[in-house]
Amino acid sequence: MSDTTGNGRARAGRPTMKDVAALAGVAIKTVSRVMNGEPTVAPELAARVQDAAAKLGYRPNLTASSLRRGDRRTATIGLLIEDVSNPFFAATMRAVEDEARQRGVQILIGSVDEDSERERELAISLIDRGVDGLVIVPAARDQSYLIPERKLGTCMVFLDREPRLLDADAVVSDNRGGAITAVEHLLAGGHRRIAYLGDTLAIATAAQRFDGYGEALRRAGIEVDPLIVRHGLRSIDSAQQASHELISQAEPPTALFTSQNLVSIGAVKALRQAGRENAVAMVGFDDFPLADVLVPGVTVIAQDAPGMGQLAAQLLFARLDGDDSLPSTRVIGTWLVARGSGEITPDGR
Amino acid sequence: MSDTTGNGRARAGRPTMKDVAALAGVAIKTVSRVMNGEPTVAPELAARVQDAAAKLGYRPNLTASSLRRGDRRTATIGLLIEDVSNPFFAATMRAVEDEARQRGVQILIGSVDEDSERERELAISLIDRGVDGLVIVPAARDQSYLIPERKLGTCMVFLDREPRLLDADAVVSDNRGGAITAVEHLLAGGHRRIAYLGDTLAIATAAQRFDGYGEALRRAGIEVDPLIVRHGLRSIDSAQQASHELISQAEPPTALFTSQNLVSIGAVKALRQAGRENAVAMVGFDDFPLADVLVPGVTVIAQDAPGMGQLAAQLLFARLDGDDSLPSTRVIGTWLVARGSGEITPDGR
DNA sequence: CTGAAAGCGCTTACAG
DNA sequence: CTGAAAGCGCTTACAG
Repeated sequence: MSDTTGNGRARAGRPTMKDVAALAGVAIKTVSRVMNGEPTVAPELAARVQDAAAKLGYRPNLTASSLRRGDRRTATIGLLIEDVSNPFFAATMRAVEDEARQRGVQILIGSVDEDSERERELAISLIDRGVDGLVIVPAARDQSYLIPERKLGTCMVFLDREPRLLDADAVVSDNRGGAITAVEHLLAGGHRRIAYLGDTLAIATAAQRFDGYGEALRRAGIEVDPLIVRHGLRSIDSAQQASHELISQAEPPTALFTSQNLVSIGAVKALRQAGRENAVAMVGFDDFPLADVLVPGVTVIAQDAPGMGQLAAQLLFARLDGDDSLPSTRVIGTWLVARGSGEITPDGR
Repeated sequence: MSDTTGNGRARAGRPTMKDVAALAGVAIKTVSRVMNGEPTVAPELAARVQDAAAKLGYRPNLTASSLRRGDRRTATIGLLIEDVSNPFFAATMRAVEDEARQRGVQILIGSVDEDSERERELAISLIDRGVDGLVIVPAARDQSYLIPERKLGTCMVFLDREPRLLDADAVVSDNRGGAITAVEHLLAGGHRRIAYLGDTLAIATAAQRFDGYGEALRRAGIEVDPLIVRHGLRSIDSAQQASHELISQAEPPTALFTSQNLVSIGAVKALRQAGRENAVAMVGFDDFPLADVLVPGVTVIAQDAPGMGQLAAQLLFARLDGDDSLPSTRVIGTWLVARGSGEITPDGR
């Protein structure tokens, strides 16, 4: 089976089309036809080729065929997300995978960890490996570095956040609208002093959620008080610490709006530790596992993570199938899930 | 830039070595040398090549180089896990990714969903895409289908469960030992009637944990009572239902041992719903997020998910680097994390 | 319907 | 130190 290399040394490699062709007594082009299911092969020959392939355990080399093929497709896409162990991204990832599987497409993944440099490295690395397209949760300040790649034909769809300085499809949540809903829910419960705890404003989703927070307060005629606003919270621990400080201050808030699931969990821990979980109201952006089992249940703005992942994948495959309409951003609705924590009134009943 | 194909049609493709060579006025072999960092190129020539490459935005085609190269490496590995949205597997996945990144290796992933057929399809599909090796959480009854692939040189390491009918490296938890620890902890608290709730016994880890359960009871001189043993629990809902039934029966258990995180969560929900969370003890196998925030905190047997993923990846890369020692199974220790639920006594105090 | 030749982008194995 | 030729495994673009 292709048993010699140029220097005559024996090579114990996989069987190739050449080996199958030799065993079946046909040209390799005929083997190629059979493997690709072309119907113009005489049944008798096709059977002989199938037998030979089965006998040798032959498997087509996708790398080689993609290299020679006109479309250069590898049936592989790349998926760059913030962190695979965040439940929101795990759910979107799973949805992308399911959509890809239906098309026989495999997924290369990478965790970007909110690191611009890593986003670039991973994106380029996946493109170098020949992915047909990319689904990206962007972290870098802008995505202009992908302009040449886009021109060269790599399809890409952005997930959770829109790209900057690059015109491409995106699927995002209604972050501003969801935040307004959250804060108006607390306002309707009688709260006037509502704290904001969120991730760094450099992340577009955090900025939009903070914007919604401010907008809801403005509509209610309340000014944003910087004393009860905390940005830059990136972990459960930092959120717990910040929540602890907020509820310990002179004029503490009667309610918290947390803009992300890790921040919500940190806030829950801080309230619990202070014994204030039934006294201070709280609404979190993004649902998380067990939010319904905690006491009180955590009221959240839920996002359609699987739906977003599925749509992003569908848009990508549409582009790969030749869709050349103008790029657009799809905004996916969010909804309030009331479970108790968001329905605590200002007097702590 | 390679602007004509055989038939003379213009092709708007990526620049190739040929284009760089033409622009720099050298042979493509010289471009190849520069791109691969071979030191034997005259500095002046190397600089000219670098300039030309930068000007054209040239990126080496990894697919093509891997095809021609002797080792055939693609700097890609495959990772097949049960489900990316399970926190245990998400954590192992992240550890494998981190280990791979250090080596410039990318990861192709697939969720097997405990489906034999899917395991086979995915494994073969990834091998066809030329992965250098595989990390697999096996679901199929046996892995003999991989014997030919192993002979042809694909390296593989099994994670969480040992392979069957295939001799290969594996990294697993001390499932039996952990289960014994869990049940002995409950026995030490005075429990004599301890229920078992677990996944299907077809999954090796579930079988081993059930075995440990039986062993701990045997040592204490207690017989396993089939009335308080439930297998085949695969979801939060089914575990909740089973837990509900167990604690509602004539002679209910005073403690539960749940063999997996989804089962533990279902049990927590059932106990909560019945208002029995402070009356019935519970120890779960495998830690999960927020287990410490629930009331009572959920006592668990913790596994070193990141450590297991890291070790599996390290073993795989060692094999890829030529390690040809005999395959072995590494058993990783587990430990008890007492948080309250496991310390409830039989009289419900 | 079948096959011999050329080539995808790169590296190997030479020769100079 | 540099390059022309051959070839990785496959498909394209022909001719029969």
